[in-house]
Amino acid sequence: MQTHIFPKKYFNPQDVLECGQVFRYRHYKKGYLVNTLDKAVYLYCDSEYTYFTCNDEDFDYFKNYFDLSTDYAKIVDNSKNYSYKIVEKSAHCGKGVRILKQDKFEMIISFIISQNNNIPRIKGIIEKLCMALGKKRSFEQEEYYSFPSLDKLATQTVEFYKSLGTGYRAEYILLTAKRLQVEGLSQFDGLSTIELKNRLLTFKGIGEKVANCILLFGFNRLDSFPVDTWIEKIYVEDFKGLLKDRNKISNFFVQLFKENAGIYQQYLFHYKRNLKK
DNA sequence: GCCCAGGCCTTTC
DNA sequence: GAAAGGCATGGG
Repeated sequence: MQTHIFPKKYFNPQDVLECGQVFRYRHYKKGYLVNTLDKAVYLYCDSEYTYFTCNDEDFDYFKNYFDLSTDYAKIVDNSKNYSYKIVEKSAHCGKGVRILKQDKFEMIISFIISQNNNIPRIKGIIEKLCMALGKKRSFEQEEYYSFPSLDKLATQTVEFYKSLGTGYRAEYILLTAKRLQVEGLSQFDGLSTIELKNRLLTFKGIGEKVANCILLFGFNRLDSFPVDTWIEKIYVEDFKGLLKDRNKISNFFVQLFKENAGIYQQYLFHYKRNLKK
């Protein structure tokens, strides 16, 4: 086991995990146990520092996963240059957020499940999926299940996915897994953000919003700006926007925030959701 | 019972 | 191309 130490200011476990980008985490000891693919990491903090502990062979994976080479201080500081007050407020409120570099396939399936659904339910469905089809693993004394392989997902039935509570999304999951099994994941290599989005949109069950989430969280395309019901509320209430079309609202924000649009999106989303609690 | 949740697809105009 | 309706499920 190795432990990495990082200043907490721009790497806060609660901010990172509870901003809707990741679904496989739970409270554990002094912090959280986070799972991705077949791996596990223990993430916790004190008043000054954030620590993550994992198996030695996974150490480089998680250094990349937590995006530790990006300077978020600069991005938070830049938030003061926008005329909308909520930008600076939300960035400072959620400055511990980082955009995780998560697995592409896991993100595709997870965000198909996410549509018209709430975060606690999404977490529950993915947990059930992993328990049903993943491999049992352990981290320290704690048991967890890996995210199922593509082949495993592609050989299930629609009824199986319905039994997890996915509802009408069951067909989308199965069709997507089957297509990816045939076509392979390498079809996503070497594409520009626009090309990649258009490719994702050809999958049944992936629309604009889900595609943008996959681009942002699975492909680290920070010039993506997902617009869901929360962002739409922010757009109307805090930006006094008049556009109705979510695609146009997304374009408005990308033009405003440019290459770091996705990071500001997370600050805003995190801020608005935490107000409601 | 109602409304809502990190929406998308199909049909219709 | 825009607008409307349908869709599964569970929490509040």
